[in-house]
Amino acid sequence: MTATTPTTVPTATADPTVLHAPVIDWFDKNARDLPWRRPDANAWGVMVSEFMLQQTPVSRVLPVYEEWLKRWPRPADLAAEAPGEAVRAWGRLGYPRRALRLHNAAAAIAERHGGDVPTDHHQLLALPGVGEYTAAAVASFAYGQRHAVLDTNVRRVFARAVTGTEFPPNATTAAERKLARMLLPEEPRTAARWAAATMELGALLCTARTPACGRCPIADLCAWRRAGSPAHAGPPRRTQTYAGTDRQVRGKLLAVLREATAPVPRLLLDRVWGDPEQRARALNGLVGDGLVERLPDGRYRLPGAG
DNA sequence: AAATCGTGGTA
DNA sequence: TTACCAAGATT
Repeated sequence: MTATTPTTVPTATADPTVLHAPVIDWFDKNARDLPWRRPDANAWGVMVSEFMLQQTPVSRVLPVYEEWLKRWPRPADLAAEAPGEAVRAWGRLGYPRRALRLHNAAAAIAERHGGDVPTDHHQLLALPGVGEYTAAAVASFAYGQRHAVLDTNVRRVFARAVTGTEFPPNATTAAERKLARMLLPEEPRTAARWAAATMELGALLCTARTPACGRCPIADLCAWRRAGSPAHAGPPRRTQTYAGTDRQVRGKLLAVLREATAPVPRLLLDRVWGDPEQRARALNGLVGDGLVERLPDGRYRLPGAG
């Protein structure tokens, strides 16, 4: 009579909770052994990993993460350093403003939260560099709380398994948030497990380019597969250009300053890019962002760092 | 709310 | 080789 009749073939669209057991079971057997998932990882470690993993692959984060926590095992340790040291230690992870924000977040934690990463979702959201995803991730992974964790992996898994499209919308929508909340298991620990499991599924099997449906634990429940794996129909996904942009120039300038052991003369920075106008714009932008400091003598360095 | 912000691996 | 893609946040 209705779609919920017991004889109906289960689909993730009709009853998304059928996904819970197979996905979590798959995660139990296939989860990567990542340092921020180990029992000795604390909330600070989880938070550091989340900052570094914003738009940066796991493989490149791993070595920097280890060094970072060895050097600054607690938020107060980082807060006590010059921000430029954080920028330097960030290395080539990209988007170096994250390093600055992590430093600022550590300072806020030291001042406002007694040195401990806050457990409250709202307090997490108030920290610099912590947005919707990161707040939910820290609350969930570090503290076992029940939050919808919507990253690019989870959004893609839900788009395929439940919605039946190859890719999610360009920007996170209210419908996606609602779906993620509906899918969240009731038990907080199970919800946290589910969050990590769906992310891992998206990262390892349900990938953007060539999903490994043959090994996917929910392939037979997947709405996208059931529809015949139709090609992406929506608006083209935004793609970023890089060559020739201010971003590239900023990267080159910052690379020089990261390697330098003393303040750098302007002439040395001028060599990284031909166009003087774009070069100046990039350098001024870095100074405005607080990533670079201009000394009274006209030389430049990472902020507060020798 | 669309644009901006790095970097390197991969198909 | 070029284009895509990677645990987003901010303005």
